[in-house]
Amino acid sequence: MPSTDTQNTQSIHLQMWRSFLETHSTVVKFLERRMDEQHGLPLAWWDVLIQLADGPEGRLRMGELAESVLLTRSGITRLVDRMIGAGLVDREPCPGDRRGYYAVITQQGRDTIEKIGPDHSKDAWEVFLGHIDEEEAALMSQVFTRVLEAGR
Amino acid sequence: MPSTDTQNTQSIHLQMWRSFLETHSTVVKFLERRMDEQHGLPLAWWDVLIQLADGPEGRLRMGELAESVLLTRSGITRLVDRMIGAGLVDREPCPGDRRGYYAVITQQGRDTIEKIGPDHSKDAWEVFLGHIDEEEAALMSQVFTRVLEAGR
DNA sequence: CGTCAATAGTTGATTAACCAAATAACAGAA
DNA sequence: TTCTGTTATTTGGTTAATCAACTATTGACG
Repeated sequence: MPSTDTQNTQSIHLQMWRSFLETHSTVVKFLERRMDEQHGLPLAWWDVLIQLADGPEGRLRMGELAESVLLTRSGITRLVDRMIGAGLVDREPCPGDRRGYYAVITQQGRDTIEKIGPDHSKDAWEVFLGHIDEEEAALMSQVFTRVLEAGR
Repeated sequence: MPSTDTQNTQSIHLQMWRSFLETHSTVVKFLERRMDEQHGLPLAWWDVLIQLADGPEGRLRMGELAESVLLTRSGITRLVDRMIGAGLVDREPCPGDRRGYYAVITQQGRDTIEKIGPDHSKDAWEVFLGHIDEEEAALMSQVFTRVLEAGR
């Protein structure tokens, strides 16, 4: 009778882990598909635009941007290249550090945020956030933050 | 004072969303790196082995396997090809449906699970599960399940 | 029976990520 | 100044995923 305790604990965690993975996959794929269908934009581009718009003067060092969108430095170089090609972002040399560059959101990039924002929020709410109440969200946020803190 | 209510609700959800994404990325990358360093195995292979070992007689139709590891059918074809090359899996024609194939775990595949299992569990506990108590895990599991149900 | 839409799986082409190595510039010590 | 080690970013090569198109079967229905 005490022997099942560890078992149960583990299986609750295991079930959480599986549903966590499935939810992540489902939700992200849904948002990607919607973003592509409605606006022809990769979800990763949205992420970059948001991070840049949040940064001071709409700019971020390449390395900072890489971190905030969870890519490697080499990944961000190429992603920014593509977005420059589409006119959503500029690359500007960094005064005072000639090794560095800023990625800067363009006016067209800001217009894109304005245009897409409402749809994307609606989609995120529909597929994920809208099914979670405030208390639950707060608790989950706290748990995730704890996990992330522990890993530093 | 009532005007900030919606604001706060959204920002709690937004914060949860961001930490959810970051946690997923961090945890999965950690587990991938560990699995590769300690055993030279891609994390996706582990997933396949577990799903097959869980299936009746260690086998699953290609399509079922694809679903359970969150890949497309074409993705699973190639993943299974690689694992056959490594001797962890076999492909067997499906009696009664000549279109179909089973992926079947080999003895070497089962041995691999035995060998790797404990390390992987320890890693998963260390980076994620161990920071979450039982109640929290139960709640999160319930939330994720609700989200997944809503999307069907 | 024979036709035809649906299903199972694979293949070809493309895409975008990663790692490791290369380049360039900085910063502190000798 | 001149090394030396570190940091910022890009580039080359590889990997593995996706989508769309293809082949082979199946099964339902006229």
